[in-house]
Amino acid sequence: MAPGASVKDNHAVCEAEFVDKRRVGAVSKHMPDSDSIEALSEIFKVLGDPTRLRIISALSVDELCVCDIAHLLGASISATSHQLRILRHLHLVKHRKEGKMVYYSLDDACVEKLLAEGLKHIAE
Amino acid sequence: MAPGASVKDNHAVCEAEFVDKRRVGAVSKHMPDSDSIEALSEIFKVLGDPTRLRIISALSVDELCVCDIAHLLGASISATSHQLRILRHLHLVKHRKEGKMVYYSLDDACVEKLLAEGLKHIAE
DNA sequence: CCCTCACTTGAATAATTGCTCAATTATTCA
DNA sequence: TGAATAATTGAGCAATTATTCAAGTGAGGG
Repeated sequence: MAPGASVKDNHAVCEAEFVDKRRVGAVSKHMPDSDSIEALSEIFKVLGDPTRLRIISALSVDELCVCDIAHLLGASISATSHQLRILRHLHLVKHRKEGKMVYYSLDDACVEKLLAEGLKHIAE
Repeated sequence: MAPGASVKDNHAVCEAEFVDKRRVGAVSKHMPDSDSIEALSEIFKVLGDPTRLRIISALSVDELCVCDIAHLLGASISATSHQLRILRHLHLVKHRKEGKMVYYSLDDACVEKLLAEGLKHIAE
């Protein structure tokens, strides 16, 4: 067996050697660290659901109570609340209580930029 | 959704009336249409996976063969190829064949902007 | 020609996710 | 206080998804 290549892998993993070590090294240096990737993917994942995206784009216009959000989505109050909890947990939305009602609004201007950037992509 | 809001829901849906009709109407007008939301959420969903995000951020530095990408991720060739197919399908990456090897690169500059915008959000 | 290598693809599996339903909290009003 | 309303929460379920495994394709090399 090749000197550098242990390859005890059941699956051939491309001879266990980088095809272009220098290039891979350079790429590796320029990549965000693992934590950033993880955090970033979490945000994208949260935005990667039509229901949540609708909530975000609605709240980017004005604050709304849970009830109105649910109507706007055509979803149940419960489903809406569940999604709002997820958005709240990631600090994308904040809530304000007024009597029996809870008003939600965006907590982060960055999200609007992401939406705008994404819509530009769609427009192509 | 119908402006009249039929709401024959079994679950009490906030008295079947908008709490603030005028506000909801205004919000509704400013929201992207359903197709845009769907398309946009699909892009975010694809970016919402650490493996794919790593691939994208690697390819934003330089083109790479499947083998090197897999190494960079610490993933199997197969898993990598599967994810590349998804990215290819959404036209986020393109591929170029050279002998036995296949080189992948970004197909869409917009994605880099999305990544950059997202990283700004993380930085907070 | 056969064999190997780089990669693709399909099926199976385990984990995740978004929804509904039911119960619960919190607030208002009679 | 007790009934009603707005919203939250947890359990359970169906659908989706990321990975692995195994088989298959296609380009070179001996």
